[in-house]
Amino acid sequence: MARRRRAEMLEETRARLIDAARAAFAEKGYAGASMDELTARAGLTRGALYHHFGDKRGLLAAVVDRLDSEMAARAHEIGQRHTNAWEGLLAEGGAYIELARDPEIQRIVLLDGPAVLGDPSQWPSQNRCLLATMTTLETLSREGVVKPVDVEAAARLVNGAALNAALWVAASDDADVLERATDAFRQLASGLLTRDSSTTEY
Amino acid sequence: MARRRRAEMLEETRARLIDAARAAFAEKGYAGASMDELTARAGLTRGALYHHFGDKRGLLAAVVDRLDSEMAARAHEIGQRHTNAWEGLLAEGGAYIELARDPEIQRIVLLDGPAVLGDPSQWPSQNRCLLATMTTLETLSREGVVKPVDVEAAARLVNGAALNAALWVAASDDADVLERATDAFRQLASGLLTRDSSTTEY
DNA sequence: TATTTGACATACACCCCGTATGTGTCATTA
DNA sequence: TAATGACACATACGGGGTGTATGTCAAATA
Repeated sequence: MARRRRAEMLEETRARLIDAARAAFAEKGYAGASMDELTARAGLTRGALYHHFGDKRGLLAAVVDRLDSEMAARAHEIGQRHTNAWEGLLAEGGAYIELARDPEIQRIVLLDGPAVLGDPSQWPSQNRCLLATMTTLETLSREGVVKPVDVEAAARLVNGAALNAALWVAASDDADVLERATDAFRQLASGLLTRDSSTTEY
Repeated sequence: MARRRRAEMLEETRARLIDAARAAFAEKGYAGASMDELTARAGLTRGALYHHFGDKRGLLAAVVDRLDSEMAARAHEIGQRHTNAWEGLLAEGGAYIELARDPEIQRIVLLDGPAVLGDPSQWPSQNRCLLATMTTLETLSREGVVKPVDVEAAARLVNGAALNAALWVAASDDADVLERATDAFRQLASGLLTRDSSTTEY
């Protein structure tokens, strides 16, 4: 086995720690996760952890950042599948709702994240999901499909509604809740449409 | 000074603990608040706390329950001021946004609450805010002002949007953010209107 | 090869929660 | 009114967890 370069090992330990933390935080919650146990499962000790991430919060921030990226990528990719931009926006919202059914995302990003790291809109990850929604809205606004709205404000509310719906869906076992939530989401979102588009498309 | 009845004292210690906890949780956050310090400030010890509330979570639940009641009462009262039910709903949403600017509500109900107690819609407080919105929507639906929506789903999304907007408003210092948020909220909410009402009233 | 840097491990101190146990006071009953 | 039981709260203890200070050893550099 060839000797690996130092930088490679460094990146690998970081990744191992983040993976272990992701699993531990998802399973036990942030407060319930023990750093000793977590690092041990990664074959390391707390020393490595504090060296790389400063403290427990820093580790959570790193985990959230990765999850946030994955979410944005998936949601945006789903949105892109639609040629119709408006349907794309709706699909994007629906994607958030479905994404948040993932217990990891639920627990880490939606529950513990805000409590420990503060308001998501201030996260260094820039809340990539929000940015994605904003660009989509920007396009739709230029095309005259949606009213000339304050793009940032609208994007925040749309995402907020979607995420809240996601929590609801996740907490209830009913299968039809997902459909009820997405339907309501479509109705709400239609409030952004211009009157023209609302008659033709909705 | 007349001797007070035992039940009175019991209620008073409960209230003192809740008040102290409310202040401590708001200032230091749930995790950062020490039970020793908190109870000492109330002139008691942890013994009283565990006797009345079981554990730290129980105390938070009690605090949240009180805050939730206060919020619902205020929002509903504001909504009642409007004779027009639709304007009442909008005002109610706006009230949530303003209420959530209160640092206590922000930190305790919106951030720590969900992380520690789980999804708000499962709280024993029944999420009074949500119920208030649902009844309002129910009325509007019967009157034909809003489309025949799934009342619960719509209420959840509307509230979610409002609360998310509140976090945004609270985190940013800009004065005009509040107006931008409320405007966007009105637009979004208009998606629930029937076409008739949307032409006459909006 | 000598030296220095840095990635990690080890050890220590402090804090905090939950529980088990003790104590005094108030209601109740004879 | 004296005894008894329940209850509200205080005290004491044990376990665990975080953060920091210190040590160690390999890799990079000259």
